Amino acid sequence: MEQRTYNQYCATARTLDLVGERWTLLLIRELLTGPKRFGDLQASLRGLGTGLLAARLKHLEREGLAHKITLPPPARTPAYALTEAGEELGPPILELARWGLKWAMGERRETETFHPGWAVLGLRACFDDAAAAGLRAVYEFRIDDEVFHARIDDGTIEALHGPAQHPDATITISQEAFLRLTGQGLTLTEAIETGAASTSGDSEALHRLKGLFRLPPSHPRKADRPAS
Amino acid sequence: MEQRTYNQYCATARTLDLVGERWTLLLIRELLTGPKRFGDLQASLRGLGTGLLAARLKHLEREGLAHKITLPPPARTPAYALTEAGEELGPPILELARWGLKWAMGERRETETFHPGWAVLGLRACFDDAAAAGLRAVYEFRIDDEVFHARIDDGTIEALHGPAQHPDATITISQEAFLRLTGQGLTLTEAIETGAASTSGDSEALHRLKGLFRLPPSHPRKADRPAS
DNA sequence: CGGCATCCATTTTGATACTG
DNA sequence: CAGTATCAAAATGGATGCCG
Repeated sequence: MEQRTYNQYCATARTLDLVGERWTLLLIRELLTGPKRFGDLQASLRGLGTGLLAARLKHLEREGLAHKITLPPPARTPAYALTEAGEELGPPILELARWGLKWAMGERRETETFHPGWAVLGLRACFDDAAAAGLRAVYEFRIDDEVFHARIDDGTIEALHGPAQHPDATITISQEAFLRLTGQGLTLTEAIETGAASTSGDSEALHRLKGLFRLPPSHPRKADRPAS
Repeated sequence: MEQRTYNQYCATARTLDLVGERWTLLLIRELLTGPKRFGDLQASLRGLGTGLLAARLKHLEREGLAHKITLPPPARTPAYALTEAGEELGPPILELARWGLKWAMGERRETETFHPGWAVLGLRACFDDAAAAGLRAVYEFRIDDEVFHARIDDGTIEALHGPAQHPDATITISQEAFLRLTGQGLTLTEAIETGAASTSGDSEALHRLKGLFRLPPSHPRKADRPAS
C-alpha cells in the first residue's frame, strides 16, 4: 500500500508528504501541550474516527515524529508524545496560528468546538519574546476544569498541560473568558475587573504577565465580511 | 456543496480549513515567487489535474487569498496572484520548508520532480537576516532557462520570478548545482570553482552574498535512515 | 492556451459496530 | 479505554471532450 506523495524534491512538499494529510497537523497541535492518551485525542478532535486516529498515530510513529509511551505510575496507561522532530513542528504550526489569528478568526460559530488547550497555544503564538527579556516566572492557569502552566524564561515560553511544580502566580479563569484573551482583544486586567478571572501569587509576576502577549491586528479577508 | 471544516474555534484549525486541503499550500508556494498562469501552475504541480486546479484557484479567490489578474501588455494573458492575505502565508510556508530542510530532505529520489523556483524559496528559508544587516543589493539568478531575482534590503529578502531591473550582480548556474546549494551543503564558492556556476557584476556584492544563507543542520529522522 | 464539464477507477474519510 | 473491522460517502487522479 504505497502512500501518496507529491513527488517533488522540495522541502515544503516533503514536509507536507509527512504531515499534510487531514488531521495530522491538528494531532500534532494536541501533542504540543504534552503527551495525550488515545481517548483524549479523539475527544479533542471531533469528527476523527478511531480508525483514522489509530492510522495517523501509527504513521507518526513510523516516521519518527511521535512515539507511544507509558505514563508514569500510578497512571501506567499508554499515551503518545512527540519526538524532537515532532516538537520542532511547533514553529510552523504557531506560524499558521498567527496567520489564522490575523485573517481567519472572528466570532466563534455555533457549531465549533473549543478546548482551552487551543487558547494556550494561542498564547504561545502571541508571545512577545522582547517583552519577556529578563523575566523568569512560572504561571499556572486554571481554566474551568483544565490546568496548564507556562514557564517563561528570558524571552522563551513553554506551555504545557498539567499543574506547575512551583508557580509564581496562578490565574483562575472561565473558559469563556480565556478564549477571548487570544480570540478577541480582551485584556487580563479587564477580565479580572469584570470578575471573569481571579489571580493569586506574586503580584510583580502578575503585573509582568499582562504585557507578554501581543495580538496581531485582526484583519478579516473580504470573503469573511458579509456581502453588502 | 458544503465545504468540509474541522469546526474548531482554533486559529490553526481555521487556517487549515482554508489552506489545508491537498495541493492548496503548494499552489500558494508557486505564487509566492510571483503571478503564474494556469498552465505554468499545472506544469509545476504534476498530478494535479485541470479540474482540481481550477477548483482550488476558485476557492482561493472566493476566500480572498488570490485573485485573477491580466498580465500587462504585450502578454495580456490571464494569471493568478496572491492578495495580501495570501502573501502572508509566506512565513508559515517557509517555516514548513525549514523543518523539511532539517528533517526530511536527503537525496533526491528518482521519481521526484524539481523546479528552480523551489530552491529559490529554499534560499528565502535559509536567509540570515542578521548577516544581511546594512546590505542593499539586487541579485539575478539564471538557472538553466529560468530567471529569478532577489532583492536584499537591510535584513529583508524578496525573491521573485523574472529578471531584475538593475541587478548589482548576476549568477548563472545549472539547475543541478543550484539545488545543491539549498538541498546539500554546497557553497557558492565551491560551485564557482568547479565550473558549475559563473558570476558577473559587483564583486563586493558577490562576496557578501556568500554569507547570507545558513542551512539548518540536516538531521534525518530515525525512520529515514536505512534499517541496520 | 485557458478553463470548465463529465465519466470512472482508486483512495481517503467518516461513522459505527465490535473485540480484548 | 484502546484499538480493529467494516461499510458508505466523499475527494482525488486521469482521461477526454468542448468551447472561446
